[in-house]
Amino acid sequence: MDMDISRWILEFVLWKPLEDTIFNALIGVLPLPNEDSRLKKALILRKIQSEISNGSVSEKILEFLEVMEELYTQEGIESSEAMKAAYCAVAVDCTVRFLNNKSEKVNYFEAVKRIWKQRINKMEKVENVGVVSEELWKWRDEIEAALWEDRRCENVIMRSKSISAVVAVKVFVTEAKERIGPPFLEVVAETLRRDDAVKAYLGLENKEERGERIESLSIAGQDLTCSNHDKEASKRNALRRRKHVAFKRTRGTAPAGVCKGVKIADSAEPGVEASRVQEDLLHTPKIDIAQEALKLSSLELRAGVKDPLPEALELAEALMSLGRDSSAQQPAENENGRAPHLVVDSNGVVQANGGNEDDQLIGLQNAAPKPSIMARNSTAHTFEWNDSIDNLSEGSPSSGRRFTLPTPRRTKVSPLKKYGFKKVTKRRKSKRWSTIEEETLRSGVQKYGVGNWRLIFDTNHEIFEDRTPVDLKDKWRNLTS
DNA sequence: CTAGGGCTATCC
DNA sequence: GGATAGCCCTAG
Repeated sequence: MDMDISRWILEFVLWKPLEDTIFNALIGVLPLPNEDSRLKKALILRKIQSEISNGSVSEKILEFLEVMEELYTQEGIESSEAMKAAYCAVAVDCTVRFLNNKSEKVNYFEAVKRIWKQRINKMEKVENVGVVSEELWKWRDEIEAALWEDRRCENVIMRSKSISAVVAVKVFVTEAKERIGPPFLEVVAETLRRDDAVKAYLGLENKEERGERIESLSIAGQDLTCSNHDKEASKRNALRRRKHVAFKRTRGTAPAGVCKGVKIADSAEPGVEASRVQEDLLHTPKIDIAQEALKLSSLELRAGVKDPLPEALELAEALMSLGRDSSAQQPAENENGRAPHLVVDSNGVVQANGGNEDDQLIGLQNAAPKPSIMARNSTAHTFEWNDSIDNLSEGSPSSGRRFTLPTPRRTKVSPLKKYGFKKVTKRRKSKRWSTIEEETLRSGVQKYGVGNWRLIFDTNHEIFEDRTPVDLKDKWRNLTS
């Protein structure tokens, strides 16, 4: 299945009241893009929603919030107060719940260690972590103090009653969902609705057809019926889509339409046998139903989404014909007003192409069999471009509309003398070995033997501060020389 | 990751 | 300037 369609479907069903087991099965079988921050965020939010569905919060939410914060940071988005508040509230809730019962004091101790000492303290060393707040540090002090003083315990319990972790998380989820925006399929459906309204006003489309199309989209994933008309349309669109398959992302080297998971659409394509083997492994009634629904949703979507390519081609053609008329007046700019493409011709002359995609494509298609880039060119020499443009008269005469840039001069360089980048590593400041370090090294060698520098280093890393296992080896060489 | 050669800063 | 300690680089 096409990665984009898989992504759209997942994004669409994310917020549907689908059972987690079915949803997890979907995740398992659909090809997922490796880097899709939007989908990842939506997945995290769904996971968080699942976690709080029983009316309480869990420590897993802390992890989800941390991942969410990382995604925000990667995108340069600032974390919100709602996120900080949710993180703090969950951390407090997951700790203080053990204070209510005195017999659970051990569990409270463990929770403080796990959540506040390990998870939260490590964030103190990093600046601008989006889930931490002043409030969080205040709570940490209170919670740690409650470890030793009963009076502080009461205080912590009282204060924690004033906050509701579940509510805080819900507020965050709502806000985060708004940030992400509606699923792509819903946006498409809405756009189509609006488009149809305009067309209806202009009398460009008959009512019956419009009703059918809107219905087919609005029922995607719910209703399993599909008219013959839609099926035909879907086939046409599917064929058209394949024409510009180059714009689609694929995973690995699998042919189009084949994925590691279950193949859902386009069963006439190659690779069907391989996917069928896996399909057979995943036959449960629920998964079958979900697969069937997805198949139909996908087909209906293809039928409903208008392929922009024919219109774009028409527009391009119109622009090109206009451009041809006016090209005489604008020699340095191409028909579409875009900057000219720079191409290097067979003589090594850099030329500006008009940016005409057709010209380029024809050029490529008509070219003699393209040699492999790995094959050695017998006429090739080792040259480097000299960027200086001090000899402007050297440019070859313009031919037709082509705009010619001056020929770059070539300078012969020896292939043996490649320019190398010198590593700019700063040498560490020399630090004398202390007696304690030497003694630790000796005892380490005695215990683990010569050569196990990593092991010796790891078991005494607090003593060997600023050293490396190699330093230990060097020092031992020095001690024994 | 380790071993071993080589480089450099520091000490005398 | 030689000796040495500490550090770096790289092959295996």
